[in-house]
Amino acid sequence: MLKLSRLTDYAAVVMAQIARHSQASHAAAELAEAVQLPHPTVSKTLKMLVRAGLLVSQRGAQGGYRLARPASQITAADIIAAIEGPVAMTECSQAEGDCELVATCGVADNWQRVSLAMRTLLESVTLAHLADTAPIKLPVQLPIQTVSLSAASA
Amino acid sequence: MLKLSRLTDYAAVVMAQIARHSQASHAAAELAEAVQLPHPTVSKTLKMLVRAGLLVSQRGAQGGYRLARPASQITAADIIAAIEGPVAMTECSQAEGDCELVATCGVADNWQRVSLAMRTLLESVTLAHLADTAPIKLPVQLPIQTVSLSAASA
DNA sequence: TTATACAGGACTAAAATGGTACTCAATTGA
DNA sequence: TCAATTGAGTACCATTTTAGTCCTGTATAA
Repeated sequence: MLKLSRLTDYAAVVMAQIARHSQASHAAAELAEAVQLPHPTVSKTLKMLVRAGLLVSQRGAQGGYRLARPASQITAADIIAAIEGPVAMTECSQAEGDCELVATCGVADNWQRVSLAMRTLLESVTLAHLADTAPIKLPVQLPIQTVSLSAASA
Repeated sequence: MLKLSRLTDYAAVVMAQIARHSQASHAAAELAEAVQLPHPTVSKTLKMLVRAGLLVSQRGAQGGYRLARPASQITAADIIAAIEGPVAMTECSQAEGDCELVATCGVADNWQRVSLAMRTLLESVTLAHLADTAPIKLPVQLPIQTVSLSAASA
């Protein structure tokens, strides 16, 4: 499925909610109510986002969470990385990847290129895009190029 | 992480191995040996690939597995779908997605567009690309566009 | 000083994943 | 027709990951 974890999904929704009212501080309880998700879970998600530097928190009465920087400077890749760790399709696409099968694998190089393209894609989508109701236009026709162009006709 | 499952990874490696010698039939044991993975697991993976129509199998002596169609007509998305099901980043990106939070979610539309772009990317990468040692060139600079450019300043 | 609200960690339940084993079915060829 | 080979199907178990909850501590504002 190549699916996001549910918590990552929550994180995106909550971040978007905050982004739409970025002036105010938002308490965890208020956000949980707004997005209709269990309070403790939202709270946990928020804490992870703070640790990743995407949100800043303020304790005490009238406290809550705010964006650490403008929504246009927070990317989908940031949000995913905050919850799941760095975006990487395979073990060997990671910085500290240690796949002992690289020798017999034979596909590592090109998988890593695909992985990089996915990461780039996710880095090009910002929280401002996600929070906006206006549809974003992503290139549906990606011009993939190979050294042997014959394969592209598939 | 947005990671592929280990079995999907195996599937790609095994498919590439077969693609490199697409004339012959390959027994499960032979493939397991070639890619240095446990036989039963490779066998399981192969069966999934047959069920998905990417491989054809031949029982009996001298039997084994062969590609169901040319490597240039099998995509990375096909392989992933064979093991993990259709590529979709979120619940609501699926055909039969039934997320009851769509109303309060607010990011569904644009997540789906991102999901589509990822799928398109994976559909543009073929097994021929993966099996080849020649590096594929994927667009690292994706021109993302929004309808309301003001959102970029948020 | 008190109510509010985040921080951190421990804990548990549930689900997905990965791996194994066993039995059945089909094909080949002696 | 029988035996060897090889895939098919299914059931099962162990491990890991994920999701969710709870509790205690700490900072802040009024």
